[in-house]
Amino acid sequence: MPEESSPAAPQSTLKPPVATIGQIGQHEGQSVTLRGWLYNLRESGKLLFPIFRDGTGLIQGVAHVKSVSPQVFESLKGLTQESSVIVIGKVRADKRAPGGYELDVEDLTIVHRVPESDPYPITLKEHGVDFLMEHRHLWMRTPRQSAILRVRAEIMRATAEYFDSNGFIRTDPPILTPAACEGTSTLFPVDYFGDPAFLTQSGQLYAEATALALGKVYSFGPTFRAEKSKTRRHLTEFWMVEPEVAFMDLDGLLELSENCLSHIVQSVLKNRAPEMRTIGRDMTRLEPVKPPFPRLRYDEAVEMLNQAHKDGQLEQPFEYGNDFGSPDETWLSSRYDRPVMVHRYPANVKAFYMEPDPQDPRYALCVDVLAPEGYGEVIGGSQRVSSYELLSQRIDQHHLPREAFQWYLDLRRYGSVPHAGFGMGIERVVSWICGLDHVRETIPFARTLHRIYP
RNA sequence: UCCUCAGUAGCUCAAUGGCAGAGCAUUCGGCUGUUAACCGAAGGGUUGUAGGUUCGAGUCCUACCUGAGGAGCCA
Repeated sequence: MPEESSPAAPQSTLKPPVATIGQIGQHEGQSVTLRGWLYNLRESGKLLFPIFRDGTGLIQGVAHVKSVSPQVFESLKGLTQESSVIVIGKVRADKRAPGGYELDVEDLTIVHRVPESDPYPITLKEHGVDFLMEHRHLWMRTPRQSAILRVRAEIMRATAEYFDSNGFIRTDPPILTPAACEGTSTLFPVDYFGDPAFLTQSGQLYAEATALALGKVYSFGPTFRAEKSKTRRHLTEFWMVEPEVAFMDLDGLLELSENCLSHIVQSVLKNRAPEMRTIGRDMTRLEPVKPPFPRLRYDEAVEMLNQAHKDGQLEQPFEYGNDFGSPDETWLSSRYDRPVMVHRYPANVKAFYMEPDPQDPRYALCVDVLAPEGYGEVIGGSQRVSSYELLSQRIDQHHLPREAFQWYLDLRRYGSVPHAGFGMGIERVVSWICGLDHVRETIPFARTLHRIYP
């Protein structure tokens, strides 16, 4: 909370200023008011060590039976975990404290006391995934989880900052859509006043429209995919940022990808280092994430994979013409200290809207950006088909409902230009930057296959 | 959708086909520097559900439910 400056004359009931634990060092030697919760309490006879949290950090308080009033000592003694409190105390630097400071408790007001009959379910000990996900609304109070959410917020902020400061206009697409981008099997259907509609699985087609109106645009919002995927990389509801730029080609898109990603990573390193330490992330693994990123043609990547298989580093041989499997992506990305950009996949394994390479139309002008350390694809993008005839033909080939794509074809009827864009999955970026082993921890309330509570 | 594994106290886990156990949490007591504090005591169980085998099932068999890990697909 920001400090409230009160120009009014001090009253007789002057309270110490409200401070946050994250900024507690600014108040060394002073008395402050902290508003938060009891994270833990250690008792040692006449000495109490309450640990307070306020969402910005943790600080250990010290209360001796002789240093506080009997009322304060008694109400603190035996106070239950996660009871909410307003505590007044003097900030003191202490080498023994993990955060560098301790709070000598002077006064305590209990806002809400958690009853012993129904104690806080999440202890400081180990818990299983199911239990934690079932209590996600409480789990996020733990230091690690709240640090991850802070890093997520920084990633989203830095993402928007990158585009906003580079001439992009934010144009968010609709979430309720009439038709599929790529088939309907992975869409969540909704009833739209008696007509079928779907939750969006990508705002790309709409971003193409706004790009041809405004030049450089991006969208940033939730997308939904009813894929029955049970992996550490999948959510059914996830956030995606999708820039789309008129007159941009694949080379421009590669540069956009590496600049955007490195801006995000460097912003986190600069602004959220304490949180990254709380999470336990090795930040030296992220420092090299600066342009240029290595570029690899699909064919070159396939050669590397085949060689790796020969050398016994990969179990499965790679079949040319396929998309990369998970182990393939992991192996490829582990070769580099920064994301690797694999471009020009065979056109027939890629989406209908991707522009063929004029050098060799068997390839698509597309790119997958694979994050290091086995985190896999974080960005997928392409130059889009700009010819009306080709797009029309592709829509028929893919058996897509023509009527639904009339407006999309209009973009090629009236002043069509080369254009390109990508989609970046925020949760995968958060997962990679934080070094997590599952995307379910990257979003406040994860939606996964069969889990929609809480 | 497929493959593998798991389900026992509020939580994390033990228990050769033979008395249902520990740590944490909770309650009570002790402790003036504790760092997931520690020490002592107490309460706490329809072993996921439904069948079956057996003198006897937490344990073996069948089906189902739930969850986890992986595959495919994707960001």
